[in-house]
Amino acid sequence: MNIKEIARQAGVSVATVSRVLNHPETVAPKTRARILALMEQMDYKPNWFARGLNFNKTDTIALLIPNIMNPAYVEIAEGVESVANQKGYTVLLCITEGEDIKERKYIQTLIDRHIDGVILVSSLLNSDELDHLKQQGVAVVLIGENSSNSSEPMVRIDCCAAAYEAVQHLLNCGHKDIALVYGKAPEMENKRKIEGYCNALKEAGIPLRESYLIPEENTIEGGYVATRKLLALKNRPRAIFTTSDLLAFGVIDALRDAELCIPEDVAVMGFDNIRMSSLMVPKLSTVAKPLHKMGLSGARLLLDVIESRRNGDMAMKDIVLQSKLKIRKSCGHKERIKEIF
Amino acid sequence: MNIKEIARQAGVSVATVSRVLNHPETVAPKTRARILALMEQMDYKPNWFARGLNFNKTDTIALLIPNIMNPAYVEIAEGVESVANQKGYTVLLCITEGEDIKERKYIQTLIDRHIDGVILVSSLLNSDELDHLKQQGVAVVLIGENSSNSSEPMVRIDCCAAAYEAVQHLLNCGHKDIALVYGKAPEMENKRKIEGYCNALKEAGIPLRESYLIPEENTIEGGYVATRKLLALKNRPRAIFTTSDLLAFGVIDALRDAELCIPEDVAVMGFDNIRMSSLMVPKLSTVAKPLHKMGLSGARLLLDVIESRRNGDMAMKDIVLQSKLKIRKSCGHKERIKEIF
DNA sequence: ATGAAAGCGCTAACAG
DNA sequence: CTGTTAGCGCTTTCAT
Repeated sequence: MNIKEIARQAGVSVATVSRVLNHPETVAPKTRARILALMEQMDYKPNWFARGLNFNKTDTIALLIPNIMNPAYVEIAEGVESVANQKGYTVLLCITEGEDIKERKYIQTLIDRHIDGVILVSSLLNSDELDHLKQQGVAVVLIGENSSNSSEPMVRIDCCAAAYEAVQHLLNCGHKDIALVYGKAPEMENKRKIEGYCNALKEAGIPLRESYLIPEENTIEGGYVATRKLLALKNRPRAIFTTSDLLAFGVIDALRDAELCIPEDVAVMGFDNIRMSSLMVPKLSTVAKPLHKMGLSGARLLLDVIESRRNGDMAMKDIVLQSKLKIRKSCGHKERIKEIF
Repeated sequence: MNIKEIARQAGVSVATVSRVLNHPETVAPKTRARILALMEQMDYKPNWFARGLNFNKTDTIALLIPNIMNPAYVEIAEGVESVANQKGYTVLLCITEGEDIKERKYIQTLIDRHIDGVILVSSLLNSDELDHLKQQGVAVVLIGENSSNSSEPMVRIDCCAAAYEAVQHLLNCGHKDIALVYGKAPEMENKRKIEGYCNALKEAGIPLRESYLIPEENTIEGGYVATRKLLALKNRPRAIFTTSDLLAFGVIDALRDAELCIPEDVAVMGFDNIRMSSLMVPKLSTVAKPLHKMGLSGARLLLDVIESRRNGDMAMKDIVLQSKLKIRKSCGHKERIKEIF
């Protein structure tokens, strides 16, 4: 069923049919109604590819995230989905596995398909690649701190400051031997968190110990493995800060397997505040990242860019959302007052 | 950069350029090499829409899942992604929220875009709608038991038998007052699990109690709320079986909040065996569903169908995978021997 | 082995 | 208000 057939049956030209599709107001109400009815009846849908050939809009955006097994990314995705759907956009979810090769491959596919825009979470692309994307007519928004120093619209939190605050809390609890278990993927956010950790220690006059810095895969298993390494040390740490809740879960699991008490023997602090973190025993202290909100903002920002592109002007924004330290049981706090949850 | 431009620069006709793209063997090695080089150099990519207009293949499949916050679905998605990517297919991930309206809307979008095939997880579509899909040239595979009695290729487990076995284990542990907290979405799998629960009780000669059957949203929060209701009962249950681990997490949380011991006061049994279930305290007994494998099989099946379509013959398969009872701490077992984990 | 030309389904001048 | 027609970029007979 194509436009020609509709035109024939309606006794008009294809142009008229095309018009009721794209500029309904320019066609006589009577004919319009007739054609509309016919379309309905014939269950006619304009051919996607033919449209694409003429227009340059697909009403589709893509969301690239490193990993779908990490609820933190999924929460962002939820936010993006909800505003995109509401605005009539279809969203393509692409899993990069945190590999730049895969990310680039997806980008190419997306360019080929004339996607309207793309939201990159923890992207590994550099400024040149981002520019290339834009030159191809694809709007870009970054979520999470990015390695490129490009000036794309972006929504993020200050990971360095957040990590600093978290470690400082650990210090305030009286801990000195604080290890860091961090995601080994080359995401910028990891680096910023490490930075925050180092800053806090330095300020407290505590020397950095190489053996306390454990890079691992950003998974539960990674946290488990990292902890085994830490426990094998002569000077076991008395507190462990991780760059994600997932890692923290693994840490807790390993600690329990070693029959250590949390937080008495070892305190644990996570990062993200995913839903499960408050179901852990003990409840996990963590840095609350406004994940859902980051998704919402990112999507809105992207749609703004896509729109403004048409009007010729581009808005450049850098939205920095607030994180918040969530003090729960796992870190051994002195001031119970702070316990919100 | 289009085919015409390449043709011009190579000093050949567009037909020849098109040939090196689609039937390389039919063009002289020398010219072919020259054109190929030129394409490379010009970074030429054939226009997706123009191709789509001529071909009827997009090398794209879609995966429809109810919810992305439930790791059970995500694990399936991982399986699908891995085989699809490996075979050179792009996969569109669509979140239906367990709403038939959204599911239909996605289906329409997918048909419009001439997707090659679609994998439906816990679909709410009926046979007619599935037929419609196929008539539009979209291959279909179902994952999870489906409400339609259509004969689509399908991969699933026997939820009824699995639930039966789980409840029977609870009975064997000496429990009589066993409540059921189930997902209220109209998925067929939920119904089958309820069936299994009822069968087990009936066989044990235990009458069904209306008040022990709690439908709730399939989330942690749902499990929590359901448990509050159960605890408000005069005859509190001594065991709770849930249709998902997520629900079970909520149950456990509520039980702990009520300062009840698991499994001494109340035993808990989940369904799915998602990664987090073994991190709960106490570790969650559950029905291990081969989620990842279901994804793999589903994707392979779909690609088979897509291929065989071209050869004109269609293979119809119904793959039933094995589930396995995972006895851990939360259900209060007698025979510790069975504890695998 | 290669080219000319028709056509995929739709849109948008341009002309009435 | 509506019809005619020339593309959009690519594939594919049909010739040569």
